[in-house]
Amino acid sequence: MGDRPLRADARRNREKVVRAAREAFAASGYGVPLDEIAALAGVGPGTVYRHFPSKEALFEAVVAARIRDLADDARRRADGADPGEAFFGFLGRLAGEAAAKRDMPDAIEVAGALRQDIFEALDLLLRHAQRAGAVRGDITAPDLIVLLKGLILSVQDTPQGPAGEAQRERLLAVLADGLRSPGATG
Amino acid sequence: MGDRPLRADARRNREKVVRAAREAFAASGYGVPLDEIAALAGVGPGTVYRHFPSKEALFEAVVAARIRDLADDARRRADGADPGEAFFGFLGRLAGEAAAKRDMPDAIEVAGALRQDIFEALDLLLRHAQRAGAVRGDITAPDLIVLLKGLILSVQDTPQGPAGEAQRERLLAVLADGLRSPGATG
DNA sequence: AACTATACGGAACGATCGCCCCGGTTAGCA
DNA sequence: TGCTAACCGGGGCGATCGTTCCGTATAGTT
Repeated sequence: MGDRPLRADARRNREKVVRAAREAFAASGYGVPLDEIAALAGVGPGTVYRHFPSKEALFEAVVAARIRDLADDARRRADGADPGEAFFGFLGRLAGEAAAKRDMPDAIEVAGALRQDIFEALDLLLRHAQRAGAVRGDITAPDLIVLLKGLILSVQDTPQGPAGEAQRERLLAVLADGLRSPGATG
Repeated sequence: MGDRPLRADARRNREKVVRAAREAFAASGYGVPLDEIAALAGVGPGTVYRHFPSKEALFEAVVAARIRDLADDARRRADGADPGEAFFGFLGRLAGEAAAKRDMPDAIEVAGALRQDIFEALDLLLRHAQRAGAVRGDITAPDLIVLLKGLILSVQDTPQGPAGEAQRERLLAVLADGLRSPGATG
């Protein structure tokens, strides 16, 4: 495609929009009005639409990097020496991230290539941990995804705002113990 | 207050509205347009507002009974002989109900006296099970509520619609095992 | 049957939000 | 410095949705 290089001000504005979107989505989830993002970026709504065809496209652009990071991390851990620790370590990271970023639940729903990517990475991580006997054998990757989504939502939708660190620790412990193979040591 | 008895047609319509709301909320969650509920009931939107001051009030009216039932069930089980079975049996019922009713997540958020009611019932159920050594001692009633909400959301927000019975069984097993005291028999 | 309080339906209002259009501005270049 | 293509801002459109208003219909009574 003929992507001519952007004019300097256009490039600057695009960057400002992405940065504002990252902040706004993380703070309030996908639901933030686009006008608010534009205002935070210090541009008009029209400018946002010059750079992204829709609000959803902007969200995907912002979230794609995070998802890719997550998947990469999962793959990296999966290659490590201790599959069990790799698995539960990843769970911990996910819980921590979810507590800080309010857009994680929506991020999981983002369709496209990312979906396949994260699925395969989780599948790998899970299988390794199961083969090593660290995780119960009866659950599947879709099960895991659903459980993680539940964990993410739990961690941030507490009646008094996001869960404190101590509570998050306990919730994570419950899920982790439930996923462990019966008889395996923690 | 001077609640004069309703006119016959008014009473009929109120009933139709409540029935339609029950169906619509269960099928699509709190998000269903009120006009849709009215259409399903075969009345105009104005009629709905004659009987309920707001959409939220209608939702509360519909959901209150279900919450009360749940709390009653929890209390009844808590008095039984086997606190462990009482606890885990309740979990199973909740999972089953959540799979069928799409408005469960919103229902949990309903404020007012019901909130206190269900909280106390769950607290009772949990404490008994903990005292009997069936459930790990480190979690609290707020933890449990958050976990249940996660379970409810997990059970119904699977990418391919509500979870199948087999998957629901597995998810429930993971949560239940995570909640069990270390070393307690299933 | 006539009368009136009560209730009904649905058009319309106001707010919200995603998205587009266009008159004005500016960057980049000669 | 002047020209033009690229870009910007923000007002505005159209859709959705909760809610209200009011002219009409009807239940209940005398």
